[in-house]
Amino acid sequence: MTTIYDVSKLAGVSAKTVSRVLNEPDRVKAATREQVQAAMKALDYSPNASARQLRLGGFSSIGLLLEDPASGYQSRFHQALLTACMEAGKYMTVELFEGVMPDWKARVDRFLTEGRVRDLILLPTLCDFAPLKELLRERGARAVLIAPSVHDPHFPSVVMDDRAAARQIIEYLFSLGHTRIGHITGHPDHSASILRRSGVIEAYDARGLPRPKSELFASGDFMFKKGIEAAETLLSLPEPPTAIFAANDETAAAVAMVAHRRGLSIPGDLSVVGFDDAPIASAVWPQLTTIAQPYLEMARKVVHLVDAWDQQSTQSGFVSTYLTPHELVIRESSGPVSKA
Amino acid sequence: MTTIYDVSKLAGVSAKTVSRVLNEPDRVKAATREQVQAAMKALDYSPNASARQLRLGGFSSIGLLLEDPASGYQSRFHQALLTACMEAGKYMTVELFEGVMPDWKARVDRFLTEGRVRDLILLPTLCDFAPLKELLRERGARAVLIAPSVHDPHFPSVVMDDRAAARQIIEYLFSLGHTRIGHITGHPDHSASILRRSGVIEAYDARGLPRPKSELFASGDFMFKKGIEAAETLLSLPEPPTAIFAANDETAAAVAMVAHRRGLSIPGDLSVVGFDDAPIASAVWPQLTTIAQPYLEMARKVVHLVDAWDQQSTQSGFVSTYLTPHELVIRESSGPVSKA
DNA sequence: TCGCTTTATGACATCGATGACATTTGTTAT
DNA sequence: ATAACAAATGTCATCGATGTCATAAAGCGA
Repeated sequence: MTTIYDVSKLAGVSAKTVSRVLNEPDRVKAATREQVQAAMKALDYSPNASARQLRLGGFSSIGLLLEDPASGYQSRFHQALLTACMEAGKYMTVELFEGVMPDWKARVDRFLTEGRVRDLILLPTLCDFAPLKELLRERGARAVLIAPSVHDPHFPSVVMDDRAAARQIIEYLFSLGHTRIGHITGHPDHSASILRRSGVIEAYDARGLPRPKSELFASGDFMFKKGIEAAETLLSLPEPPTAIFAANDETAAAVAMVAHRRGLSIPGDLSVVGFDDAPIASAVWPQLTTIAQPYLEMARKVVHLVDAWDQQSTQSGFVSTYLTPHELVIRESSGPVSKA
Repeated sequence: MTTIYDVSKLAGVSAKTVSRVLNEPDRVKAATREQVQAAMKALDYSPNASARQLRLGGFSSIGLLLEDPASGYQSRFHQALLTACMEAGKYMTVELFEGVMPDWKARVDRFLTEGRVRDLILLPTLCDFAPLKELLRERGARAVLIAPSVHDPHFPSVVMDDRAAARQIIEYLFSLGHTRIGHITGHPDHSASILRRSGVIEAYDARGLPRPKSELFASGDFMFKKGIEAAETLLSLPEPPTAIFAANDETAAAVAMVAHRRGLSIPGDLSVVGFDDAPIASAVWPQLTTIAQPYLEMARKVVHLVDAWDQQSTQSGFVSTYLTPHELVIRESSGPVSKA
């Protein structure tokens, strides 16, 4: 790596002069400047960002650990966070954190050091991975959690009310006359799966209806493929449901695909609703009724929390959870139960 | 900002000891370690990444400028690059570059300095934005281009053969008996749009068929919404096509949706093929026949080029273009022309 | 040409953390 | 109890760039 000294030597000037050429070119005589520039070109010099920053005062990008960037949920947040960072004039460095790697500790360490990251953002399910959070505390790193399943007193978090949203969806289906409603759960490791499921039951309880039989709950994992199996299971029941609430949009899209294959019309024969308002929700046919999470709002809040942490660093021991609102988006995939 | 010295003072030890607690905790007596950790907690200390890196030797993350992270194409590359970076032990910092901002120069400058980035990756259409490339050269920044429309002698690039792939798709449709094939073009600013379109024509020429009438070319922009309009246009023709080749998968998904709405079966009444093998291609019904780009291969090559640049920095003036292979993926959305 | 102001350049300290080496403290074996 | 060695901690220099202040060179009026 060539340094400012190499350049200064070749150009026959002092390092400071090279620095001036870089930062305040007008303060250097034209002839000298050209010599220095020539030297820089010849050595393919580019300044060391760390040194510069050390001198000028620290900046640091926000780190994002992603488990599965292909998942609609994570990529949606990823985008929202990028936007929020841009608005706030911050930068984000992304690292893949693939679950059960034996060397995950070393990788996180390396990320904090070499990735020049101090503040981390954790999405589900990482935000519930206790050993990771412990490591971060040891390292003096900070983190903001998005949708953790339980509040952690050490880290601020931003959440939405999954249970209430799921309940709202079911109540909406009730209002369309559905009473036999299937639910495809999410990945068992996500607290959201449990919350959404319990929201379903809560809706039944609140209406004074008997809880749905267990056959109406099929297990999924938030992914398209598993969604297909789950949909097949539900639709093969002797008495299939008239509506299916999938734990996320990708799963709902799978349900729609299976329904089409079986010649069922949506929403005529089957109503399908998803959760997340992922891009896929408006790209499939018919477009999915779903719960829209305020991704951008949440992302902004997260970035803001990181900032706040920087400022009032003295006032420690004060972390909180922010609840953000959701919205039921009614599209084409849901309708009144057929009279047949 | 609290430094290691503040901590050392409060804990009553030397800075070096604090450093040890951080980096080799085992070499510090338990009692001391706890005192230091308490001090760190009390001061909400976190180490300065710049200083650490300066001392340890320079690392720098690779910068990625994204115009539209919501686009399937960009997000697909984004993911592939993340994976490739992980494999190579590098980090990636992402910045949104929203087209025509008046202050884009300042933002790029800031990205290079504060974002601690030296090497940049440019995707279409940024990789063809001449003023940006010029700025990068001035700043001594390096860049690798993905799928630029023309080779730039200053930057290495990685490309695929869009024209040949498009031709291959059309020849495949020919082989199924289609002769009346509609094409929805991509965004006019992307060279890929032009190449894919000319691949279509090339296929006709190669077969000695008359070139398709202009009514069979509808203009799109790679996005779902515009794809709907274009599909409506094509399918409303007095003599509609029996197959539609959309310039990307999102557009193809839109075609599928419109076809469903009109009661056309796929591939019975209409074959639909896309391009990119985006996630949506296998999430819609029926799953789309498409061209798979070797995203990961390309990403690996890009990261490797960045590395190579670091090593043989002396040997400048040597940049090249790498052509990567593509593959036709046949799924459910294409079939023989109906005998009607 | 001399003294004085500007302009151009250089020497040195500094940012915060860590490596190399020095020193102190603790432990074990005799 | 003491040499001998290991463990724990400290001192100082260093990474690369830039701010501060000092110095050298250039410009300029009389």
